[in-house]
Amino acid sequence: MDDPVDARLAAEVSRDPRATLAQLSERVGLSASAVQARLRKLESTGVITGYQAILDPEAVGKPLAAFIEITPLDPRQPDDAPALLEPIAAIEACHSVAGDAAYMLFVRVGSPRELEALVSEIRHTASVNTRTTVVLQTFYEHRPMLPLPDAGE
Amino acid sequence: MDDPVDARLAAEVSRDPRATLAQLSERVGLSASAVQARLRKLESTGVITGYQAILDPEAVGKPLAAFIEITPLDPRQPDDAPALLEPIAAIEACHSVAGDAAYMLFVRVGSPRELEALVSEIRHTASVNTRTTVVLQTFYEHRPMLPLPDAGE
DNA sequence: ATTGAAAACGAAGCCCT
DNA sequence: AGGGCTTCGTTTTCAAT
Repeated sequence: MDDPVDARLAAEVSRDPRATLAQLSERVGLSASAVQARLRKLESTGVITGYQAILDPEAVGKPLAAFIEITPLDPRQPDDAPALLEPIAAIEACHSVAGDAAYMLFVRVGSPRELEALVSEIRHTASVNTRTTVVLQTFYEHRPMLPLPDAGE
Repeated sequence: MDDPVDARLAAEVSRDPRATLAQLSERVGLSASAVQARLRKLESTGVITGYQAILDPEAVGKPLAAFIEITPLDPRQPDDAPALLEPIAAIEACHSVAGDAAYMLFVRVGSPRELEALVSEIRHTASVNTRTTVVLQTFYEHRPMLPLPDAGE
């Protein structure tokens, strides 16, 4: 994905995935058909991997978020923590990281009580120690990955 | 948002925001118009805060992600780090957290060299110390906030 | 570009509370 | 009455020629 028009298109669609082809065609300066073809290509080549509606965590009953770093109890054991934890729906993201811990999770729950239960579940499901950092306030998240090529005109 | 149909609708649309009203109407068991009305309401009441296409970080030139914890150098200074850092596009999320650090950022860049520059920019823009945890591999992220009410019937 | 199909939108009427 | 659902007709958007 090096074409500047593709980059622009990806930036536009990542901000507003429900825009019509006509709207996108205005913004990138191509015909709707051309935009459509490029979009399909971006999807099929895996540049666009999916679409998502962003929900207000409080409104859907998940006001509490936290980062949980996890470290295997026994470094000798085979380590498939990500796979073991994958069924737990409260886990929104799972990365392996460089640093003190082996993995970093991002989780959302409804209450401190639920967080306690979740941490406990993670510990005994994956045989790990945990270090939890509670989110007090989210200033912003889900910001677009690509900058909009500055809007001249 | 306590209505079970709204919950179902929010779950469906968060997974597949480009579904048509007709498709959604099948899944929630209402007419397309009713679905449309409820969707508009979910949007206007702020339950649905936006839509996003998910891009492959590698494909768009941001293969390197990291968590950056930041701590103000001088606890006495007024602390508006989130506002100061907001213009930096590489920062995808900014949370205040309980724990050693004051804030947790999630960032994406193209290279270690860029990460170095970013950390430096963050430090001197917000007058903070930083602790960077590099992401080695992402197993999953962007997982839906709401479980799909199990498909009975 | 054009055209047929499909989706979205808005209006009017119905049912249930 | 009021709110929400359905159905229907119109307009806009989509997708393939």
